[in-house]
Amino acid sequence: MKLTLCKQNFNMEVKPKQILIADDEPDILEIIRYNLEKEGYEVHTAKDGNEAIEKAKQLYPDLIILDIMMPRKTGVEVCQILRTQPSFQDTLIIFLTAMSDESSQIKGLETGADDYISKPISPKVLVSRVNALFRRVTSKEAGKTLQIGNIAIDPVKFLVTIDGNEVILAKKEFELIYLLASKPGRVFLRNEILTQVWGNEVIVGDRTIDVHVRKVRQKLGIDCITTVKGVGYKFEI
Amino acid sequence: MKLTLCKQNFNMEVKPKQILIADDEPDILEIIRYNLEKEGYEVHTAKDGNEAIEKAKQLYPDLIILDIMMPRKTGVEVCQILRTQPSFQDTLIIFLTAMSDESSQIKGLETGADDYISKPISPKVLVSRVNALFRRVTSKEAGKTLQIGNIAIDPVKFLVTIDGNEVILAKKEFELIYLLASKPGRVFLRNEILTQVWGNEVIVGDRTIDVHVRKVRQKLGIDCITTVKGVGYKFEI
DNA sequence: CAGTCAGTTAACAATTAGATAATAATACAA
DNA sequence: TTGTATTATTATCTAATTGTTAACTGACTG
Repeated sequence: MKLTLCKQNFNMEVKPKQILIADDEPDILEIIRYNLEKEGYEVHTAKDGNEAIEKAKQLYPDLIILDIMMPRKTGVEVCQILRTQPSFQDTLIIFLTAMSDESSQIKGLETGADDYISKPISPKVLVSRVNALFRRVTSKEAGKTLQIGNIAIDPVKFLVTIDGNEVILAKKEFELIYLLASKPGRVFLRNEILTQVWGNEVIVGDRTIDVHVRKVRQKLGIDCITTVKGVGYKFEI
Repeated sequence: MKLTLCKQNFNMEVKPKQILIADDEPDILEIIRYNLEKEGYEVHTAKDGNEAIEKAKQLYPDLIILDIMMPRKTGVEVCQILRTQPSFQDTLIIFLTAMSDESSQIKGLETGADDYISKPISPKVLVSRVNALFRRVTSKEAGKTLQIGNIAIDPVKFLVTIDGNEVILAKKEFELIYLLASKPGRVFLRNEILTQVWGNEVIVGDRTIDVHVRKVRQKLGIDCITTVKGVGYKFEI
């Protein structure tokens, strides 16, 4: 019997969730990395606060795990700084606290963290918390058909429908419109679009985004992507 | 392939905090500089009181660290002088006191300093104090929508709304109105606007601000930017 | 009445995105 | 495997927008 490996190209490729971990202890970094990679996540690391900020801006990860006690900016500081930016308003953030130091936990949650985990870290707890967090968010957001006005964007069927008329987009085109439409009105920086749609290791030229935007506009026929010169693009009906 | 690095310097990108240090001892200056730069701050220095004032007006740093005992105006004097100006009302100021000279400390805090550090300086203490100070402030400032009267300024959507009517501004125009509106009523000196919107290394002509102000006024239709002759501009409804 | 300062306007320069075509990469079917 | 169709990327060129400067004007001040 011949088994054909079925790569579902038609369905949106399930990209592994990107996680950025920042901790100054290499051991902890490795434990976390090992356990999360085993779960299928893509893990990046930073060894202090500044590197965390830098890598966050570069990667736009789905989740950031921050140790509170870190050199060159504490986790709380990193969180605050990132949260001031629109691009990181919805990024998940988990704090690692040294002990069950309540005051840090409280401060952390006030600062805008989504969860905290206290050291010493139990891999089981870590993984289940991370999964839970993604489940909470993913269940709401991802895989769902976006419906904005008369436009429906269905990532399961990989189909955009306008007033019932189906429009077929190529993969990149679809991913692009799906990203923009996921937060209508919100401006996505070109950088952000690049890492979200193209991935953070891919380097493509300046005009690549434009061309794709153009194709989407052309295929959809209606003007739902607005250019914000010098900044980025946004979805608007 | 030509890759143009796209610099998007609205609040989308995290600008490093600017710190100005004033002390007459070059060694101390260098120790502090070294430690703060390691933390990711951008450091400028002055070697006496007058230079401190001069550079402060030039750079509008986020934090100023002043040695109390300095030639050509003590730290306390510098602080007092700066505090009289609206532009430095919200600037963080830390004093360096020679010994745990209580009277200086008290005088310092009375004068309007936000913290003081006693010499000899422990790099650890210094850094943590500086971080703590920023932590206190940063959390308040987040990149949120400003709502003043019937005007909403939304950096996420990159949009100004007046009574529900959307007004589209160019990048610089938006940055300008966002700065002014961030503290309604407060006068921003032309210099200050320049460093905040254009950055302190960029040099532009005298009329550049006027022209931008004019365009904003024109586009908004209402008169919400008031000129304070010989001083600067302020946002007022 | 000279001097300063901002408002206005138009011209220009620089930046940025749109359009198009050509090429490269990939998928898919025969 | 090969050929074909589709999709993705790049290279140019162009159009448009945005940013800056310069020159002139009027208002206000001492």
